[in-house]
Amino acid sequence: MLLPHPTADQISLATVLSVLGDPTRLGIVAYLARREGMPMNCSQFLDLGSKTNLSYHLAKLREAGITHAEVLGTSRLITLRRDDLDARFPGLLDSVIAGAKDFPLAFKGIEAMDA
Amino acid sequence: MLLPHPTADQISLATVLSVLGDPTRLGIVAYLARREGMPMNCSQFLDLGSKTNLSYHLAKLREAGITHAEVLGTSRLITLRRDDLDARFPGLLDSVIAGAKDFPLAFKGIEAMDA
DNA sequence: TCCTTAATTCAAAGGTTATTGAACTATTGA
DNA sequence: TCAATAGTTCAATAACCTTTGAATTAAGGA
Repeated sequence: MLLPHPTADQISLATVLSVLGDPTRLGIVAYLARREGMPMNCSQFLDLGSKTNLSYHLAKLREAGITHAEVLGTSRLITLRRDDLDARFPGLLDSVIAGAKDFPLAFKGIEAMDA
Repeated sequence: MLLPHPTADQISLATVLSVLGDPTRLGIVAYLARREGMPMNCSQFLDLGSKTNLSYHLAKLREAGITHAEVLGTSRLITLRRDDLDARFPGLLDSVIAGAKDFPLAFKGIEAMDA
């Protein structure tokens, strides 16, 4: 089974920026970046919100072309679409990830502990 | 007379991204980037919207820390806060500007004409 | 002083977004 | 088959965003 994703050239800058402009979604992207290569599933983000709410935010990220989600059994393997984003908007993802390195802790008011 | 601006360290990534995630505001930023150094005033953006609407979007950009506005007589001199943004989120503004080079024409459905 | 220009403020309308809990689907394993 | 697990969908709500026109402020020039 496969979920709808925009093609690389359908990814729009305004949409990417507004979808990234949310603390929960920046938290998800920060997690994904930290574990780049290892796909994550919805449940691994549960400290960022309820299951229902994560489903909503993960759909936004996928529809904007920021993440890719593949269905595997009862879970989805979620990865960053780094190649497509880098091709489309060079440098953007790197600068966002660098600026979001304190997420998801930062937006919950918890101090980051890693240097 | 001076308008309220956040200090550099008050500029938040989520806010910057969500404020930039709007076609009118990307258009304003693209104009400012193209004429970097030369301050612009509100009326120079009139092809992006009505005066009232621009006032609203320019206030959003200023409150997010993306632009600086200085009152000079009856106009405001609007500039990009490039140094503050580069210090806070290195590379972000450059990649956004590069991706927005077809704005403000793109979002009105007009093809860009410059190579 | 009077008029014009530049821009903001206000209130209203309409649209979009985020969050919730309950109900649902689909897959896996016992 | 039955129950547990992983996620989605739905409807409702509250909050927020965008756009508009009319009214307002404030400065500059005749």
